[in-house]
Amino acid sequence: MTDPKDVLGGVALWRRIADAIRLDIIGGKLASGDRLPTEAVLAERFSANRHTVRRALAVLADEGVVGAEQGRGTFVRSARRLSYPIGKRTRFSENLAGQAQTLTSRHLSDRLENASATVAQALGLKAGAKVVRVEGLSSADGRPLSRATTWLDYRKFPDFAARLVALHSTTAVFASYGIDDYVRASTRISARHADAEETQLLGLSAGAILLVSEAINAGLDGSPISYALSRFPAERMELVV
Amino acid sequence: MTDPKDVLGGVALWRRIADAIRLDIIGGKLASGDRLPTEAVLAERFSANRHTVRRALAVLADEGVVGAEQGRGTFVRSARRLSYPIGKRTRFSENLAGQAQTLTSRHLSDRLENASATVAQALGLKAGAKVVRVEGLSSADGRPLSRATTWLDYRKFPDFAARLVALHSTTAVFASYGIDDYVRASTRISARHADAEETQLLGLSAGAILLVSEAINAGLDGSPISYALSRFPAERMELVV
DNA sequence: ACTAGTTGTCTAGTTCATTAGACAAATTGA
DNA sequence: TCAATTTGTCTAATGAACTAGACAACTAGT
Repeated sequence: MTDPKDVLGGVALWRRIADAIRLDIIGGKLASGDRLPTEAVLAERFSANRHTVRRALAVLADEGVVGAEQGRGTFVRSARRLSYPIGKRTRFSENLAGQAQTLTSRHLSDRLENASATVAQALGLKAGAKVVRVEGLSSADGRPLSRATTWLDYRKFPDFAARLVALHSTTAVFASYGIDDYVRASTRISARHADAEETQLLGLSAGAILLVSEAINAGLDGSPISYALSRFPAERMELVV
Repeated sequence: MTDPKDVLGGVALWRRIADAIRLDIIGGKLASGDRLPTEAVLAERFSANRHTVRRALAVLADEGVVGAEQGRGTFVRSARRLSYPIGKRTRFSENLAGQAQTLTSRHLSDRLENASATVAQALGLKAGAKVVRVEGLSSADGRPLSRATTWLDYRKFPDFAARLVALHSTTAVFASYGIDDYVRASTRISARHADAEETQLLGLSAGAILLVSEAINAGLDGSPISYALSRFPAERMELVV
């Protein structure tokens, strides 16, 4: 039938069930080590077939969130979503210190381009002005946590990318340009589904949800320094204001 | 086959295409009145069949975002996502003033309950303490924008719900308790898929994405006043810090 | 009037998602 | 050891999602 009016659906039931259970775990309703309700009970709760529930559980098991043990039940393995504080002074590594053992930032690529209207406005430039664009990927304990694209004014930071590769820290690179301090001027937050590239780089399942943050960092005088578009997997991160 | 390893998928292609196009429109890549690429071009861009693209466009047409005209093409009808500023002083109605013509808040229900661990911690109470729970729905220009659940200490605000029904404004109710000013103490932001009830109340299609904000309002002395869990449709709202 | 380009509709076939039922395999406690 | 409970595996059937191709209907420009 597939009516034009059938606007419902589009997200498979097994995925919605997996999302709901993951949410219960992350939200604290189920603690690490707890036994989940049996497959039969879950099937009834979600008005689904046991096989559909099993598929959802298989996905969660694959993510390491739960583990099934034949004859015993299915148990919560890990949990916890990392928190990323957003404030005046937002520094990736400092923010997550203490929440994870190892933090790594990988430089993916960089290039010169002409600023789009959006980028130009964010950086206070004219549309078409030369800007440096840097693509990066950050991980905690081996799990990708953020896919970020950063734009900077080429006139102010001509070799930003090269210095970033050498220094491995945004803060350090800014310091090398004589900028010892900077603040988060504005942050816009939205959410959407991940696209193919993001899915792959962040190691997500297709259809995963991303928190998208568009941030402008500015010097202490208020002049824009960088415009960053960061994408966080909603299942691993939350933003704290 | 449906391997256990096949963790991919779960979100229908037509929905991902619809989300992507909507994002282009909201993000400004396509302005109101612009003609979309032809169905054939879109099909190639998304590596999908033309029929699948047509289904995505049908959904967007149903939402009023685009409109197809036989022989001419498909055109952008409306656009724009509302911005919800999050700051020290966060007042729903003030924040959205100027972005919409009419703002309405609907009281859905209220009840007394014993605080869960989460709520108790947020409000600085002991788990199990009596709290007032209020369910509400806010709309702008007739479109639902936020589904909120608010918890308050019963000892401090025993008849909060009744006053809210009478006064129609959270700020006014707090004022009636002698609280003339309060600030946003913390906000945690995450994202997930909408559940059945949220889908229905917010007038969304199943599988839509919500921005979830958990906010604690506090008096000027820092003592918690209310704990609110608000859910915004990501396709209609963005949060600005 | 004609042509090229675009959306609208129809048929058909394949793969994925979901339901249904049955039984095996492992665990736990009586 | 036995019975109850739970997860693991298999087969089968139905409907939704997606692909494929063909052609009709409409628009705009020549």
